[in-house]
Amino acid sequence: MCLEKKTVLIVDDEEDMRFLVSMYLENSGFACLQAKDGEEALQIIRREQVDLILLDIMMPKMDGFTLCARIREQSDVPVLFLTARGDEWDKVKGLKLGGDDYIVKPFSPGELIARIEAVMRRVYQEKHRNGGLSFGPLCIDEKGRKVTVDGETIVLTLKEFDLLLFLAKHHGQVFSRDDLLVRVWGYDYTGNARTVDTHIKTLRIKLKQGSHFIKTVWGIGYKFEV
Amino acid sequence: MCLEKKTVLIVDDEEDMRFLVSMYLENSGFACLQAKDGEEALQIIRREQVDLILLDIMMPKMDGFTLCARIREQSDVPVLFLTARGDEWDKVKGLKLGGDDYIVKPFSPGELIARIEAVMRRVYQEKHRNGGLSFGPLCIDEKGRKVTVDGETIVLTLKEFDLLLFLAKHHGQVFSRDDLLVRVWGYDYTGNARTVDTHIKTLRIKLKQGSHFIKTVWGIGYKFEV
DNA sequence: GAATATTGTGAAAGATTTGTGAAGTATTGT
DNA sequence: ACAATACTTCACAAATCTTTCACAATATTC
Repeated sequence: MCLEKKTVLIVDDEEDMRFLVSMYLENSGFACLQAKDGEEALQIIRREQVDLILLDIMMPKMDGFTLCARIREQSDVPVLFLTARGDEWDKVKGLKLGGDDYIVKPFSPGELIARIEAVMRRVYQEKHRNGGLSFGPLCIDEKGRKVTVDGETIVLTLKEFDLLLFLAKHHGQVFSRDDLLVRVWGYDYTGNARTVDTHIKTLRIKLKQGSHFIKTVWGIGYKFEV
Repeated sequence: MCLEKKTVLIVDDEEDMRFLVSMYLENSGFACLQAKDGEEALQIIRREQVDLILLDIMMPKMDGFTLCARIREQSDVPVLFLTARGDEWDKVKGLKLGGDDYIVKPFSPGELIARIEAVMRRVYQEKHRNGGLSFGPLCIDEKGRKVTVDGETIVLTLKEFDLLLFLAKHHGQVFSRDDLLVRVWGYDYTGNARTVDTHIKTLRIKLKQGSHFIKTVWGIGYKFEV
């Protein structure tokens, strides 16, 4: 539910920095993941649920701007930039990369936490309502395991519901079939990945007008897009 | 909702914490009682009317789990756990002690109030009618432990009634058989989950037209749906 | 535009879950 | 102690869901 620990991914090439920030955050009740470069970050985003990304702008290999753009291709997760000098922020703004906020180094622990919580609040506000998700005509009641489209109840099977719920909860993010098998079916599931296709198919049929949210990402997998 | 002040009992060994939470709540229109340990809490529950309990899990003497179990022996008052780390919730769930929700520390005042009000709404919504629940032809008189369908009295056994009452009170929500065993039979019940099926069966037979509210949710359990 | 890879789809086999009757166990009342 | 009632367990049939597979449709690459 909404009050689980939030997970923050820290992307920075300096190990000390990652470690320090990680300490701050964990003391404040966040779970932390770390990535030392863009590649690692992108992989983690695919595999794990990440609620916010702390992104250093200055990094070798792939810089923060580029990485943010790549992240945005597959996910709506909020991004908070870390920048060493204030003037770099102009670049961020100029490039309009969809970062949600920024912090200038060096920052105090309190400032960092406050910023993160502000972003979280802003982005996840809707989710905090009643545990139910709503996208246009499509409503998903998690506790009641009930789905409606234009007020009409749609009867879904166990896996159909779990799959839809997962995609909707992580809307904006692309998942491969294998990702979905792990996250929805369970890490120990060993079966044909095409099973996902079949469930997507029945979901699309059953959801009718609500099915347009489920997009095929050719060569990758599926995503729920608002 | 009714405009009486609701009373919240805060159970925490740290005085500062009790005081702080108490402030939040009183500013939001709740009346507060405080207990520093399990013994004190149990005494207060016996003496005073308490509408909700905020319970810290980590406490010396009697921990929150144990206390919740003791409370459940004598009262249905909703319990909201406070936990310092997210992973403790696994324990709560694992032990299935019948807490109604949980909050991870540190939490914002707004979050706390929202959670409390959500639980209050759910739990007390129905009670405020007149102590009885009514769904179409089906009436459930909690205090009199009497059920009627189309005015005709239906004789239910203890477990049948408790099961029906629990489902009806939490209508719209799906429960697994294990959830029901914990919440209706008690946290320390160790028996076959299929027992629930048998009681559902007899309920369906006895309730006749009133039985349509009880839905099977394939692969999960049962729910009461209006 | 042909070859290749990926996704959509219908149908059937396979697996799981639920409904149910009956038998066994526990509890209560006399 | 006995009977009556309630509760639990069990086994099997029935219902339902999940997975697989083959082939069609579509997108991408060369």
